[in-house]
Amino acid sequence: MTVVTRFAPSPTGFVHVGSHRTALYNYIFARQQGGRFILRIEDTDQNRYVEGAVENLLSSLSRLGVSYDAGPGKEDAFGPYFQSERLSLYRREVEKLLASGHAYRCFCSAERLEAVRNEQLEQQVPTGYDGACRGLTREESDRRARDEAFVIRLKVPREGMCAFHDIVRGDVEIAWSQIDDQVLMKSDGFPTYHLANVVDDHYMEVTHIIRGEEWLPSVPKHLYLYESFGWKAPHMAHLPLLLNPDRSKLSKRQGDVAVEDYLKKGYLPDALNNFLALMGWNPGGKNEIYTLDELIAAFDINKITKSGAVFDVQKLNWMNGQYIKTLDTAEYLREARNWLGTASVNEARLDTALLAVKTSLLTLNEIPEKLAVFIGDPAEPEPEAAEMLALDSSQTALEAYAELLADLPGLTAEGFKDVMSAVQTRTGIKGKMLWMPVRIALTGMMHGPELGYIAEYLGKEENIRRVLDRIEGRQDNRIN
RNA sequence: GGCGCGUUCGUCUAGCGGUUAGGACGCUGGCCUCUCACGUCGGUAACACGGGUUCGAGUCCCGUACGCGCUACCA
Repeated sequence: MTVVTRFAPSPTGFVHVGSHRTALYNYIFARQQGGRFILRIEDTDQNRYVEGAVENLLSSLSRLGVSYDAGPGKEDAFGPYFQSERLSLYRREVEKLLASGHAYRCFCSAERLEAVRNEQLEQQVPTGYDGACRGLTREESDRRARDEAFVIRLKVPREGMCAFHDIVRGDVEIAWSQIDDQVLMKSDGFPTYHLANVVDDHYMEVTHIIRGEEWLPSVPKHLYLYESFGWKAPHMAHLPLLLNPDRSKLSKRQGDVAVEDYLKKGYLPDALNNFLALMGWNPGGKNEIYTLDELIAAFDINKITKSGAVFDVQKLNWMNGQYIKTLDTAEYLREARNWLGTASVNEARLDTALLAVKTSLLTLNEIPEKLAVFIGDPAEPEPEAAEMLALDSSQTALEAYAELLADLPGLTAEGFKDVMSAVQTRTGIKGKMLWMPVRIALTGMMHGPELGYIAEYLGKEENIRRVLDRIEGRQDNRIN
C-alpha cells in the first residue's frame, strides 16, 4: 500500500511556523516512503474566511520548497481539494450515519445550549451537550426537520474505553463518557472539521495522519466515525507543540510566528526547514545541518519526540549563518543584492563589500548595517583609536604605507597584504601596531571586516588620501 | 473543574536496565603573526520529586508536583 499523507490547513491567515513544521513532516514522510503528499484546504468555517489566505499559504509552501502531488491547482481524481467544494459529499455521507443510527438531528437552540453550559459551569460538572435530542424518534426527527433548523450530532457510546495507538504517544486510552456528542453538520449545511476530515481522509485514501498534538483529545470521535462508516482508520502521529521561551504555546505576542516573517528577515528557506525539522525529531550524532533531501533520507517517524519544543531564535540564527556561509559566491551575491535596502554602495565594487561581510552574517537583512563601514567618509575615531593613531610608530607606518602604495599601479586585497609586508620590512613595525593604525585611518574604527577587502573596495587613491589625512602635519601636503 | 499528554544541561536533543549521561545552540577560555566575525581546540551545565520492581533504574511500574493541550454549530 502506498503511503499518502496530507497537510490540511484552514486558510485563516499566514502560515504559522508550527503549521509549516507539520507540513514538513507530512512531506518528508511521504517522500521517504515513496508515497504521495496532498494539500487540502479546510475552509468549512465561513466566519473565518480571510482574504488572500490561500494564496499566501500556497506561496509560503512553494518558497520553502514543499511541493504537493495533489491539491489546489493540481487536481486529480481525488479532488476537489477545497472542502467548500465537497459539501454534497459530506451531506450524502452524514445521511448514512442518520440512517444507521450513529448520528441524530439536534434541534436545540444556541440559547438553550448556552444555558445548559452555564448551568454545568455553575455546578462544576463537565461541560458538554446534555443529549436532549439524542432520544428523538426517527419519525419526530423527520417531522421537525421539515420546518425547524437543526444540526447533526454524532451519537457516541456512553460507556467503556476508547483505546488507540498513536505513533508518537504510544497507547492512549480515553473513556467514552468524556466524549461529547460532537456536531458533525452545522445548521448552515457545512460540515465541522471532525466530519470533513474523516470523510476526506477516507476518500483521498490517506494512510497516515500527521498533525499537531491539540487533536489528540478528539481522536475517539474520529475513530468512532470511521467505525460507523465501516472504514479503516489511518495511522496517526500527533506532533509535540512548538513553544514560546516561557513554554506557553508559540504565539505572536512573543515574537514572529509566520513563515513569511522569517523570510522577510532574511532567513533562508533551507535553514528554516532544517531548523523546524529538528524541533521534535533528531537523528542523533554531531551533525545538525541537513538539506531537505538529507532530511528525507534520515527521517524516522518512530523517533518523533513527545514533549513540546521551545522555538530558540538563537539557534535558528546560528543555523541560518551556517547556510549563508555555504552559499557559493555566485548564489550569495545574487541573493545578497536583494537586501541592499537604501545602502548606496559603489556599484562597481559592490561585490567586494558584499563578500567581505559574508561570514559575519546571521541573517540577510543585516547586510545594510554591515555594509555601513564601506559607505561615506570614515568615522571620527573614538578616543582610544585617536590615541593609537597619535603614536610615533603609527605615524611612521602610515607614511610608509602611503609612499609604498603610491608606487603601485592599483590595489587588490592580495596586493594589500604585500604592501603591509613591505611596510613591516621597511619600518620594523608589525602586528597590531601596524594593522590598527591603517584600519583606523581607513575606517575610523577599530572593528570591521577583513582589512584587505576594505582597502580593495576603497581603491588606491582613496587609501592614500585617507591615510595622509591621518598623518599629523601633512594635511596640506597631499600626494594626489 | 473534568479528561488527555508531557517532564535529561538555560534551549534543541541522544539514550531504548550496567555509560566518566553523548552531541548541537548559547555562554566562556586558548589558538588563528589587526579588530570583530569565521574556523578550531577546551570549559560550563541536566536525568522534576517520592515510592516501588531489580544484583543494578535516566531507562520499567505507581503516586505527587509542575507545564501544556482539549473541553464550540473554530480548526
